Amino acid sequence: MAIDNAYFDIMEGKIPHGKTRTRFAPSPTGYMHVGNLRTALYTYLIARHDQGTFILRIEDTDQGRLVEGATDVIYRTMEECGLEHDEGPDVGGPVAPYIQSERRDTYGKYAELLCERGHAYYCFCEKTESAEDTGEFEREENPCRSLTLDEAKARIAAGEPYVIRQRIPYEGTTTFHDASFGDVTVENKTLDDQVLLKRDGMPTYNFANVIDDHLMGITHVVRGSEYLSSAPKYNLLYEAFGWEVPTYVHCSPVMRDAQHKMSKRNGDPSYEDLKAQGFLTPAILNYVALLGWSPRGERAEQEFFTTEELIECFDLAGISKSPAIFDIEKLKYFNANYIRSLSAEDFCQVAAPYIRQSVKNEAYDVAEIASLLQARCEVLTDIPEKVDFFDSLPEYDVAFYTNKKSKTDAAVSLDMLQKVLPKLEGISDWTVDAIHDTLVAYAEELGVKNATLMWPLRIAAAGKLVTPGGAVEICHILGKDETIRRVKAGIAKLS
RNA sequence: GGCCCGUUGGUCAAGUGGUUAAGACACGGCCCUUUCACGGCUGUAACAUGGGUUCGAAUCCCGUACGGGUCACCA
Repeated sequence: MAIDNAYFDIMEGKIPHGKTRTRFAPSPTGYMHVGNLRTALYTYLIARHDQGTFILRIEDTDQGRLVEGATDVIYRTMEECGLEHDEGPDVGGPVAPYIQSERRDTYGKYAELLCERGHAYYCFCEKTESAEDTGEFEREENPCRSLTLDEAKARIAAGEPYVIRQRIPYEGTTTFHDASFGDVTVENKTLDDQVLLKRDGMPTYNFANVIDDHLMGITHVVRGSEYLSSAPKYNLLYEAFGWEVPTYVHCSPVMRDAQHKMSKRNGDPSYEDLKAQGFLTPAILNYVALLGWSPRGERAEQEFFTTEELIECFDLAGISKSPAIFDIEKLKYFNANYIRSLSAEDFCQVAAPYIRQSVKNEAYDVAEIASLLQARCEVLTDIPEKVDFFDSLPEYDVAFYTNKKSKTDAAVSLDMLQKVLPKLEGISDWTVDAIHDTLVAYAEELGVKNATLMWPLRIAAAGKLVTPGGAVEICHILGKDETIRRVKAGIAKLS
């Protein structure tokens, strides 16, 4: 059976030449962790920066690890983040299919071609289960390595199960180039004859990647640095096929602390978890972009980026080689900024559900409450706890009335509340301005600091030491009747 | 353990042979102020380590330490 290389180059003519094509190739584990999201972002940015093509490919060659509905998490996350792919399982494309399990027939042919050419061999050895039990036999000792093609084919014909292994040279060194790590050279003798095609006919990750990346015309391979050590074997594979090696971009991991990667197992947040914790998508994206990449030149000072700006200035040179620790505090800073930069209407829209979690009373204006909150929350989930006093006045300590800076204590507060009550009752037009002007004028009339009057009133109205907004704003939202009721309650409490 | 990679303040980081070693987060102080925020100003704090090379090293070379990755029919 003569195998013609041209026969395999089926992608010829299907995709444009010389155009950047990148791919995000997750395994469907049902969980999009922060590192994954960052890889997806960088991959997307590289493609868009070059007006290239961004592809989504699902790597599900491990049949034992399939997770139901896992791809949905990927689609949903990518869509919410605006990382729109041009080709993929759901939208199709010129080099479909984009799910590896649907391409299984393709890989075998290429593995066989390699066997024909002597760069791989059929192996009938027993499976070595795990890293613990490495089997520890050296490549030289693997008897299958010296089998002739005919001998091997005879055994296959006899129904023996087999895998196909890459035949790595004993001698020499292999060098590969990475866009951020530079040239890395290893001695071939330190490489092992890795399995290309598994017993079940599925390719291993390492093999499927090379085949698919070539067939799909991928120009930039962005992935985690855990693949750095297997990269030399890729070069050998590309060489064996006579294919052009793509640009590798290995990214160091996003860490939870100095020694642990972020992981689901440790309970570290995924993209969806962060959303649930009240973080905004653009803030997450902005922060994640800067975790392991930083802009050069004039933009070196810039820290807030829209996706469009990232597309414009993202470059491989800015990618960091060392791992970065995920700092939730800094994410909060970004989030707080994004929250503040929202229009009042937009903020109200995202905040409303959180406000209504504790403010059930429809009489209280959500938009007005939202306006107080916008500069005061870092994450949306801060909200319910901040506005819980509107629906019902909490039990509070009289000691709240004592404050040094505003020169108040229980006695002063009682006096202030008693005096201000009729003034409040006298306000016919219950607007923020009217309340404000009345109170400020009254403080002046009494010859006290604004704070001396405002502090007790705010405590009486809210029953909390810390509130979003001052006495005026809170009284306005509560309405005249409720304000007066609460002031009276305060007087009673202090008497 | 072998091989590969990394190491600038607590954190993210700029820096590519000559800088008072940026900037941001966090933290402290001050101002503003009707609490808390917001905003403004300001302060503490770093080149892992030892040798070279050089007139001069955070930057180049070698060693050491520490950390990570990998050595699966997982990705």
